[in-house]
Amino acid sequence: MPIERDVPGIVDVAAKADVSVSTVSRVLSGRTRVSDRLRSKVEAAVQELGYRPNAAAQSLVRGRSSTIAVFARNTIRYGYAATLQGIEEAARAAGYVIMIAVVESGDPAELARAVDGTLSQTLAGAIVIEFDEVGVKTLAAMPTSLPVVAAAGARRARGTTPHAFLDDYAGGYEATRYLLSLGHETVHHLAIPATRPRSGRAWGWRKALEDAGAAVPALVQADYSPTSGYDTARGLLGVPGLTALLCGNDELAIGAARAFQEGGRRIPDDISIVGFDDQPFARMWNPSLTTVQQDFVDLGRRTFGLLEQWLASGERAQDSAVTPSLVIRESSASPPRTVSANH
Amino acid sequence: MPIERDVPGIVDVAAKADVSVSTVSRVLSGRTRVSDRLRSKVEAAVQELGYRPNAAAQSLVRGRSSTIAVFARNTIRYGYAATLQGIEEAARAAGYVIMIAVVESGDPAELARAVDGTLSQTLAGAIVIEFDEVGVKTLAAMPTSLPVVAAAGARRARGTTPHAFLDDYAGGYEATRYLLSLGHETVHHLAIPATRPRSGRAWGWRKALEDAGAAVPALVQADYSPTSGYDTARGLLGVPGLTALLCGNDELAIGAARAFQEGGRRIPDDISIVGFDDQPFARMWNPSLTTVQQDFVDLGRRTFGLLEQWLASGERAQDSAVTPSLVIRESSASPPRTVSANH
DNA sequence: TTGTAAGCGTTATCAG
DNA sequence: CTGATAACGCTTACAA
Repeated sequence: MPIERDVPGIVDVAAKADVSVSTVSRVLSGRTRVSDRLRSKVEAAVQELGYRPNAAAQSLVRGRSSTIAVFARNTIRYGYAATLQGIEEAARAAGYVIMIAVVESGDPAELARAVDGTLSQTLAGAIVIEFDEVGVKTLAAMPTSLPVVAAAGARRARGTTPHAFLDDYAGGYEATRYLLSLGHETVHHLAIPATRPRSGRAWGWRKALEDAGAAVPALVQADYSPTSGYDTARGLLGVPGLTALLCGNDELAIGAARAFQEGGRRIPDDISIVGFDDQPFARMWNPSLTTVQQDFVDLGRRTFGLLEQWLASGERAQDSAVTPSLVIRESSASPPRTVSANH
Repeated sequence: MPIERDVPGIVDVAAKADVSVSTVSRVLSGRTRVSDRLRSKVEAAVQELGYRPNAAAQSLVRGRSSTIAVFARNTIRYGYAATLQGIEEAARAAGYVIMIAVVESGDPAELARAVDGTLSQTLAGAIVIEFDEVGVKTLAAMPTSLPVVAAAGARRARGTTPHAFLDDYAGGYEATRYLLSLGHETVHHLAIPATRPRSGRAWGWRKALEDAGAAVPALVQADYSPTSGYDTARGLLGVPGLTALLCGNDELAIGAARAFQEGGRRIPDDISIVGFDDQPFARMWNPSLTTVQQDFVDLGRRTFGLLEQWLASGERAQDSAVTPSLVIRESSASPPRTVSANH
C-alpha cells in the first residue's frame, strides 16, 4: 500500500492561485503587505490543497527553527513528567514544537549519542531538566552556540545557564524545622540521589538540624522508588531515637511508612513521616501524607518562559525561583512520650 | 552576548580535509566505498570541527527524516508517561528522535493546531497514544500520507492503523471474575473515561458480570485522579450490597479506599477494592492494592517496533497484543458474612 | 574512487 | 505591491 501521495508544496499553491511563490510566502508569513485580491486567492489555494509549509525547508533557509529540545533523565517519574508537561504546554501556546531526549546516564559515550542526535536538528533552543547528576552533565555537554535554559532544584551559580528552580533547600529546611518544632529530638533523612553535594533537600535538612543544635544522624541514601523506600526503611527499624523521618520524595515516604507499619510502628504515633513533592496520591494515603508541595508544571512553564524571553530579546533572562510550601496532614505528630522519656 | 558562533557545515569539513563535499557525505553515510586515505582525513576533520550534519538539510533532500512524532492527551499520568518512555527508549536505540505533541481536547480547532504544527515537520512517522477519546480523534485526523501506528487499550477493527495494545477488556473481565469467585454477589465499577462505548475495562467488567448471571449495577463514572475516586466513592457509601469495587485505575482505587475508610468501612473486610495498572505505589498501599498489572513501557516499545517495521519493510505491521495479569494483594477478600446473610 | 552539479522547499534580496 | 532568483546544507545521479 503506497503512502507517498505527494504533499503539496509552495509551488503547487502558487500555481493554483496563479501567483508567484514569493507572494504565497508573503501571505503566509504576513510580514509584508499583499493586495487583498491575491491574498484571498492564495488563502483559498492553501485551504484547498491542505498546504502545510515544510518546516525543514524553513529552518534551512532561516537558520533557525521553532523546535526546542528537552533533555531529561526520565519521563515517568512525577517531577520530571509534570515539568515536561508544563514546558510542552507553554511551548505549544507560543507556537513551538518540542523534541524530547532522555539521557539515561552521564556516561560520556551515552551522553554524546543522546545529545548528538538531537543537536543535529535545527533547534531554536534547548531545556535541560537538571534534577539529578545526569542533568548536570547534560547541561555541561550543551554547545555554547545554542540558547539553553534549565529547570532545577536549586539556584545555580551566577552567570551560568538561566534557570527556573524549585527551592529544594528551603523545602528541606522548613520540613525539618517543622518536625523539630513538634518536639522531635532530631530528624532522620531518607535521601534521593543528590544533584550536587551541598545543596538540595538533604542540605536543607542538615542545616535545619545544625541551626537548631540537634544531632545530625547519618543520611540514609535511597533511590526514587517506593520499593527503595521500603527496603532502606527496614534497615532503620532498630535505630534508637528515630521518631521522625523526612523522605526525599513521596514515593520513598510511602515505602518507608509501609516498612514501619509492618514492623509494628504506628504512624504518626510512633514515627512521623514527611514526604516531598505532594504527588496526587499523597493526600489519599492512609494516613494522609505531610509533605512539601512543589508545583512542577508551573516550573516547566516558567522554564520555557525563560527560553522564550531569551529568544525574543536576545538576552539571557533572569533566574526564576519558587519556594515550596509545607502541607501538614496526618502522617506527622509530636513524638511519643515514652521515647522522649528515654532521653 | 552573541550566541551565533557559526556551526561548521559540510563544506568546512571538505575544505579542511581537502576533498569534495560528496566525499565527506560518502564517508558519513558509509554507503559507498571511499579510500582509506580520504576517509581518515575526513574523519579527522569531522572530529576537529565537531561537525554535526544538519538534519533539516538532510530531510529536505531525502524527503524523509528520522523524527517521529508522538501524540498524547497527557504526559503526566502513569500509563501515558510510561508508554512514552518505552517509545522514546526504543526510538533512541534505533536512531530516531522523538517529538511530542499533547492534544488536550478533541475540539477540531485545538486538534488542528496541535497536529498542524507537528505535521509540518518532516516526519518519518507518527505514533498516537490512543488511551482516550481524544486519542481516537487525533488518530482520525492523521493524514494518510504518513505512516502512523497507535498504542491502544483494545484491539481495533481489522485493516485500520497498526497498533499495539494492552487488553483492557480481558483485564476488566478477569478482575471481575476473580471478585465474583471470592463470593461477592456482584461487583461495582468506578470507571475512567471510556475510549469507545463497548470496549475496555468497563466492558470487560460488564461481560464478566453477565456471564456469571450477576446483577449489573449502574456504572459510576469518574475521572482519572485520586480526588475523583474519593469524591465519587463518597456517593457510594450508602449503596446496599456494595462489597466489591473494581476501579478503572489505581489512583481512583486509593481515592475510593480513603472515602470508604473515612466512612467506617474496613478494607478488605467490609469492602474489597481492586485497581488497574499496578502503579509503583500500589504495592505499598495500606492495605496493599490488588490490581491488574499492565506493562506500559513494554507497550511503548512494541508500538515503536510496529512503526519501525513498517518503515523498514514498507508494509503495515501486524497488531501486537499483551494480556494483563491480575496481581492479588491485600485489598481484596471474601465479602463479610453479615452482608451475605442479608440477601 | 572521486568530483561536479542539480536539486530538495522555503525565504529574502532585488528589480520592476 | 509583485515576481525572478539566489541562497540554505546536504545527497545523489552523472561524469571523469
